[in-house]
Amino acid sequence: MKISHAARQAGLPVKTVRYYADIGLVKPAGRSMSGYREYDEAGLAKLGFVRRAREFGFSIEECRELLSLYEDRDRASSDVRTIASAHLAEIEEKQRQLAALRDELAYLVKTCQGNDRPDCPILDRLG
Amino acid sequence: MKISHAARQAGLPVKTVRYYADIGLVKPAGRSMSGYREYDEAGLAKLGFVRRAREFGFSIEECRELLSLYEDRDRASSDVRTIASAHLAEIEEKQRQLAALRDELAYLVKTCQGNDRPDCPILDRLG
DNA sequence: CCTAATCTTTCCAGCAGGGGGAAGGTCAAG
DNA sequence: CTTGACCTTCCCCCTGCTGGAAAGATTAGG
Repeated sequence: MKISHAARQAGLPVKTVRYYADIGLVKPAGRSMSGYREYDEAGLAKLGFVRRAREFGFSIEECRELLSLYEDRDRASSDVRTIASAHLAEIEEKQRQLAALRDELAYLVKTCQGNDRPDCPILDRLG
Repeated sequence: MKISHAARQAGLPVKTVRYYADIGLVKPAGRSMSGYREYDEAGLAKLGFVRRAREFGFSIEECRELLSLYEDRDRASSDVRTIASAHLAEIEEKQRQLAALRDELAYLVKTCQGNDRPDCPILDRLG
């Protein structure tokens, strides 16, 4: 299977699949005689796996770890859970920051009358 | 006032202040005879303004717009409100995505027993 | 006055996570 | 045989900085 087919099946741009090959995240099964990357079913599954993990916000390095656990039929589920829990904690921290930010900004937007007068609590708050 | 003093006062790294000067966001008032950047009180205020706006998650380009409004004593508060509202909408969209992500990931982590057996709903979900 | 430490400058390189596009090789259909 | 759709490598671009090297400026101490 050539790269565009694999990319389409996995739901990823061709550029991204090539990038994942370059950084050694998901390597093609081999190369054709003319140098084309060749993907098999296993590679396809890994590409899809990475796409979904990325959609979950896992970083490339986290994907690398998850992928090695995914391929290791003898791994313990606690290893996976550790990575996922850490990521979950990061997400929740980000949520807290975002919520605080939103509240403060929403207050400013609400307070600002948004008319043609120069008085503006938003700028007052920033300046 | 030389760059390290201005940076310290504004609460920014020197590198960042230099970067802001390079991209024309906050230019120094002038240069000393030996080529050192010189900042005055107005520049200091702008650096602090940008730092706070960045903490609010405004992009550099948004900061550029806010800064020009900040300097324009005749601007309408609605102009500022427009930028801030757009940014607020972005934040809220990000919050929704993050919440959905968190819920799904939290469910998986909760479901995963995290023992030494290979069964793992997290990997099942990704693979 | 000399020296060493601490500024400052410029430029170069790089991080994540790719995107865009050029220059050139390949392959199947008509 | 030609056309068009692939594929390859290559390098630059993005955001928002951060680090480092090399070289000049200033300042404190002896």
